[in-house]
Formats: sequence, structure tokens, C-alpha cells
Amino acid sequence: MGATVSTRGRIDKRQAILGAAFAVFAREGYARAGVDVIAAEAGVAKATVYSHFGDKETLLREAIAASADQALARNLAVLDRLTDRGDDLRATLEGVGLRLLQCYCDDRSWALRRLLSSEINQFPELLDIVHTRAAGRVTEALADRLARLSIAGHLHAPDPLVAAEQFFSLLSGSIDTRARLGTRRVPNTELRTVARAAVDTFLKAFAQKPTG
Amino acid sequence: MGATVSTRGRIDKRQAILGAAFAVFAREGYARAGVDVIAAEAGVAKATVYSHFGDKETLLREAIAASADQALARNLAVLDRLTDRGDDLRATLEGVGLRLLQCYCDDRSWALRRLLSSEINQFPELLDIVHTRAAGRVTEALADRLARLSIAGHLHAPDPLVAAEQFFSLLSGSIDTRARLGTRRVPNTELRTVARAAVDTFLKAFAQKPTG
Amino acid sequence: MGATVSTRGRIDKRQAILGAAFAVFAREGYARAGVDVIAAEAGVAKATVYSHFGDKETLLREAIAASADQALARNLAVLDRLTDRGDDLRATLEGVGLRLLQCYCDDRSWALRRLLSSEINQFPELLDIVHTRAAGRVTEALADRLARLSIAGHLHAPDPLVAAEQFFSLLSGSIDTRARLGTRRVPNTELRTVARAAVDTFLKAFAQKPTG
Amino acid sequence: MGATVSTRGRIDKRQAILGAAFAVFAREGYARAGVDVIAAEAGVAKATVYSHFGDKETLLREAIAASADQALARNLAVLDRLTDRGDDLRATLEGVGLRLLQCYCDDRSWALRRLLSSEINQFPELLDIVHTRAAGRVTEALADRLARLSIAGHLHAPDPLVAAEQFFSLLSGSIDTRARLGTRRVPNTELRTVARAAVDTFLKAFAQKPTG
DNA sequence: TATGAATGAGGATTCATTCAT
DNA sequence: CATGAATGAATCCTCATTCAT
Repeated sequence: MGATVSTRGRIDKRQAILGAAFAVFAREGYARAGVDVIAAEAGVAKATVYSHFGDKETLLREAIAASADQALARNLAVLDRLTDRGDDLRATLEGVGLRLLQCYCDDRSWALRRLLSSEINQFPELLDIVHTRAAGRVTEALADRLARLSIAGHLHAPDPLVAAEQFFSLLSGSIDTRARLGTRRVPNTELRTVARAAVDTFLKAFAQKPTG
Repeated sequence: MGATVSTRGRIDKRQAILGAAFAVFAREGYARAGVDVIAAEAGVAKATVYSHFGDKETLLREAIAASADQALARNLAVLDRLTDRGDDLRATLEGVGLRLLQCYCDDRSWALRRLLSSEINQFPELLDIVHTRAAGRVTEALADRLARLSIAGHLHAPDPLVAAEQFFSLLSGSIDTRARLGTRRVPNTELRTVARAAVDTFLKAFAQKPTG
Repeated sequence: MGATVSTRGRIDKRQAILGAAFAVFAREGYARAGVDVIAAEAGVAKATVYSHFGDKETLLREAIAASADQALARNLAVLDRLTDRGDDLRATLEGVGLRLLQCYCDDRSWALRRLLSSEINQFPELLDIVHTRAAGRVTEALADRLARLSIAGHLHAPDPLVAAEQFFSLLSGSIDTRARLGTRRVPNTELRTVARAAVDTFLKAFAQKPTG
Repeated sequence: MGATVSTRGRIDKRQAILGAAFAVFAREGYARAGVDVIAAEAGVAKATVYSHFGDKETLLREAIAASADQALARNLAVLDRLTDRGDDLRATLEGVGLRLLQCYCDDRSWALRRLLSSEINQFPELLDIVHTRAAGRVTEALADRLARLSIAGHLHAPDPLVAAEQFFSLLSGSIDTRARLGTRRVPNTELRTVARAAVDTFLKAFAQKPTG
């Protein structure tokens, strides 16, 4: 039990540091972020951060990886809703589109994307970490669903991967501006409008043409 | 003329500093960028940078503004090609789409967008600078062209601004991944494929429906 | 005439620079004082200051010398009132004491003394400049007057120089504290009280004892 | 004990820094004084100075406060000699006067006064620090002693505070000139002469008048 | 293991001074 | 002669990292 407790404590500290690190990196940027600040925000001493992660770069990588895992989980949870039950395709797509946009607009997602942009020159591996863990998988999961819908005759999407990418594009394309890169909170009604417009165009292009 | 020479010299230095500043900021990020490095790259003394711009923040703002002006010019030059001469709409759109993608993939554009992402928390005004000077205008210019094409009966786009945004979205949506946020050079043939797919979907959605 | 005018202009600028220099040196201290500030306060360009005085040290020396000359003039003007007309010795001494204190408390005098204190390590010559031009002469002038009063039988001061020094000491000894080194303006009534106490003690010690 | 050792070490460094800081500030003046120089002179790293005192201003304040404490101690030690044992009043006063002058002429005292003069415009609080801690207390301690001597019938000083101030004034009034503001070492014999002259005048003014 | 203390390297900014006009 | 522009040296301060306890 004693061991269990201390192990728990250590793991908790690790999580606290990762959380604080991501928050501070996101808020200040990698270079401006102070290890002291991260340590303080995590409630540990600076040296403890070093004993866990060795150096600031490693801390960034691990914090980003953890954050990417969480983002993937959030996105996949949404996609699970997109089954091929043919009920009302438009409504289903709009619902999924809205949720995807909500994921996309989650503060943590913005932070992750901004960090990625900022540090890609210094740390190109970050992109792989995130893509392997999150972004790629989401697109593929969506492509899977669209393929099934195609096979089921609800959609006409010969290349499901392209369709998936374009669906995402239509959804998220105008969001950077609307959300001021995550600086402004986009109201849900606005997200719904965007999703509707995206689905509208998407269906015009990919809906199964009525026979005849 | 004597005055002209010295003024020219001062203006030249100013331009050199702005260019170097943007290059270094883009390469290193704001925080990591050293004013010494910028000065050296511009071929002037560090103090000269300060006598021109006062401090590093101002330098960032001015460098970004100048860069946004250039980006706007590049984009508008492309859009001028999109007239309502009804030749071959698809080919025209694909051509314009390709050039827009090329603008989008220009190193300087990537750098501008990355810098914006990185520093938006520290300097929220940057977004306004860029949007006022560049991004917004391009979208509107494209909407203008699409509106004309609609009026001329070549397109069916009741809301040209939405159509413009979606055209952009379809074009650029998958580029972040393909170009690894500007880290990888996307070959022209790949850009052409993307443009073709985008125009394809765009036309399916917005092409003038045959009467009846 | 043209020559006269330009010479006048040059001399005026020189005076303006000296005045501004003393003001800024006094306000900021030598090291903190910026030549740009002095130039601006004098209404000339920085380079003009250099063409007149060569460098900052010289400017300090000349500004101090000019200020010392003015201080000397102010003090001597007061001492002229101390004649050996035996009217009322106490009243005369109190009047002179008060005026000397007013000189001592003049902002420019405080500034001069503070500058001297500050920079004596860096520029030991300053002390000679001031002493030669001002401080020494005032004490000697006072000693002269006291000697005459002694000879005239109004005082008993075998060593007039010591008496003069002590008269000054009694006057100014508590002023540093009262004026917070020139930071606080001492009201005239307080100065009068101090002068009275000084003269009181001085006369107790040096008044001619009544015979028998 | 372990803690004691490390604490000791830290306190030692703090003292070393304060000592070095005062020395360098006194020698160079606040503005010219380099924190690097102070650190080097204290045998610590520059950053250590900052970790102890935060910034240069705080360092100045603390160094001055410590120096004022030391000066107070030196002065009070002298005043303890001035009891009301009626032995030989003149000799006692001359002895105390000489020691007070020696305190006044101590290099550290000159440095403290010069620093105060120099920086009073930038840091007016310094005056309060020193007065609260040192100058004021010394005058009052002297006034106390003089009051006792009065009560014991050895002196006639109705206002002991004024008498104390004037005693100091007579002692120190001519010293600024003689010591060239601390730049020249005044030989002890000269100090003795000054003290004798001061006591002479002081006693003429304040000695108990023969009854009747 | 966790920590408080110490440090060395680095970066933004200022300023006296010079030079071309 | 007076000036605007340019500069190089110097200075305060921060921060990632290490070490003794």
C-alpha cells in the first residue's frame, strides 16, 4: 500500500506537470514558457520537473503527445455517432459536422494546433507525433464511415478519402477567421450555420443522384 | 537630390530590416528571434534597428504588416485572371485554384500564417492587421468574381461570400497536412490534383443547373 | 551685423546648453543624464552639443563652473550687507544669516552640492573648480567682515576664519536634515528660527564681553 | 545542523553581496555601478545577486540600510562614553567630539552620505531609511546626554536638541571642506584641533554661568 | 525522490559619440 | 556650423539547468 500510494503520487505529479506544461506552453508559447511557471502551476519544485522529463524539449513533446491523445479521443467519440443507419442522412451529417466543429473549436484543440504551428520549425517531429496519434486517424475514421454510406447507397463518393477531406475542409475552412484563431469563442448557433452550409454543399456534390 | 540620396538610404535600410525581421521571425519565432540576428541579416547595426522601430514588438508588427501587403498583392494578381469571360469555366477555375494554392504554399505565406498562429496570444492585434490588409480582401475579391459569374449565368451561387469561402476551403483544406504546415514542398502536380478535386466538387455544388 | 547676430546666436546656444545641462545633471545625476535630453531641453541637436563641448565630461565641468559662478555671486551679494556699522549687531547677523541660509537653500545650490558629492570620485577636479570659484571665497569674505567687526570692538574673534567657519556651521548644520538634502522646501519662518538660534549661540561665544 | 550549514552559507553570501554592493555603489555611484562588478567583488554569480535582491534598486536600498545600521552602531558606541561623571567636562567633550569626528570621517560614513546625496532624487526613501536607522537616533542620543549634563548642573542647555544639533554642526561644519568631501584623509591632529575649537565655542555658549 | 540555491549563457535596450550632408 | 542617421560598447535582467541536502 505504501508503495502504491507513493507510485500513485508520482503518477499524479507526472500528470499534473504534463497538464500544467501544456497549459503554459499554449498560453505563452514554447520559448516564453518558463519551467518555473510550469512547476509552480503544477505545484511541484522546478527540479522535480527536470527529474521527470529531463529537459524542456522533452517536456514539450510529452505534453503535446498527451494532448493529442485526448484530442483524438474527443474526435473519435463524435464519429461513432456517424453510422450508416440511413434515417436522415442530412440531419446525421449536420449533427456530426456540428460536433466535429465543437471539437475543432475546443480550446485545447486550438492550443494544440497553434503550438504545432509555432514550433514546427524547431521541432518537426511534433507534427508526426500529432498526426500519427490524432489528425490522420480522424480523417481515416471519417473516410471509413463515408465509404460505408457509399456502399449502402446513401452517398456517391468514389474516393472516400477525398470526400472526407473535403467534408472537413468545408466544415473548418472558415473557422480560423470566425474564431480568430481560437481567440474568440464562436457561438453554437454560428457553428450550426457553418455546419449546415458545409453539409449543404457536400450533399449537393456527393448525394446519390436520384435515379433517372 | 542630396536629400533624396540620404532618404533613399534610410528607406532602403528600413526595407532591409523589415525583410530580415520577417525572415528571422518566421524561422525562429518571435521569442527566439534575436534582434542582433535580424540586424546582422539586414546588414545594419543593432541600434539602427531600434532607431527605426523602437522595440521588438513594433518591429514584429511592421514586418507582419509589410508581409501581409505583399501576400495581398500576390493573391490579387491571381484573382485578376478570374474574369467572367465564359470560355471554359472549369479550366478557368482550375487555373485560378492552382495559382491560389501556389500563393497559399508560398514560403512567405506559410511563414505569415505560422507567425500569426504563434503570436496571437501575445499580440492579438496582428490578426486584425493581416485580416484588414490581406485575408479579408482576398475572400471578398473572390466573392466579387463569383457574383459576376453568377449574374452572367455561369454559376448558381446565391450567397457568393459563402461560395467564396467554400471554394477556398476546398482548395486549402487538405494542404496543411500535405505540406506539413509548410515544412514540405508540395509538388505542382499534387497541387493540380487538389485544385481539380476542389473545382470538381465546387462545380457539382454550384454549377448552373440546366434549366427545367 | 550679420556676424554679430550669428555670434550672438552661438553664444545664446552655448548658454542654453549650459543651463539645460546643469538642470538635467542636477535632476538625473551625471550618469543617468542623457545628452539627447540635454540637447532637447536646450532646443538644439545632439551633435551641436558635441560641437560646443566635445564630450559629456567637459560639459559637466563647464556647467558646474558656470553654476558655481552664479552661486558665488548670490552669496557675495548677501555678504555686502554685513558692514561694520555697529547699529544692531544681533539684528544684522540674523539678517545676514537668514539670507545666507536662503542662498544655501536655493535649489541651484542644493543641486550644485549634490552633483559635487555624487561625482567627486569620478571627477575630483570639480571640487577645486567650485572651491576656487565659490565656497572658499565666501568663507573668506565672511571672515573679513568678522575681522573688521572685531577690530571695531563689536566682536571678540581672535581667529576670524574659525569664527566664520563656525558661523556657517551653526547656520547650516541642521539644514541638511530639515531640507531633506534639498528635497523639501524649508519655510522662511523655519529658516529665521534657525538663524536666530545660530546667532544666539554665536554671540554668546563671540560677543565682546562687557568690560568688568 | 545540515540546514544550519546551508542557511549559514546563504546568509554569508547575502552579507558578502551587501558589502560588495555598498563598496561598489560608493565607489562608482548607483548608475555606473555594474551588477556584474558587485557580484564579482562578492564572489558570487550575477544571477545570485538577483535571486537575493530581485533588482538593482532593492540592492541599493538594502545595502544602504545595512550600512546605516553599522554607522549607527559606531556612533552610539562613541556616545556611550559621554556620561555625566563630572570629571572634566571640557576634556570629555573634546574626547567625544574627536571620536564623533572620526566616525564622521570614516570612509564608510562619507560613502553613505555621498550616496545619499547622489541618489536622493531617484530614491527619496533612502533618506528616511538612513534617518530612521541612524542619523536621527544619534542626534537624539546626544541630546539625551546633554540633557543629563544640564540637569546635573554641568551645562546650561535649555533646549538640548538644539544644543546637540549645534554641537554637531560646530564639529562637522568645516569638515566637508577639510576632507574634500571624503576625498582627503584628515589627520588626527587636525581633527583634534577642530574638536577643540568646537568644544571651545560650545562651552562658551552653553557652559553653566556662574551663579549671580 | 524532491527541493532550494546557485549559476552561465544569452537577449533586449540604451547611449555617448561620429560622420555625411 | 548644425543636424539626422548610424553605430558599438555596455548594462540589466531572465532562464534552463545542475548540485548538495
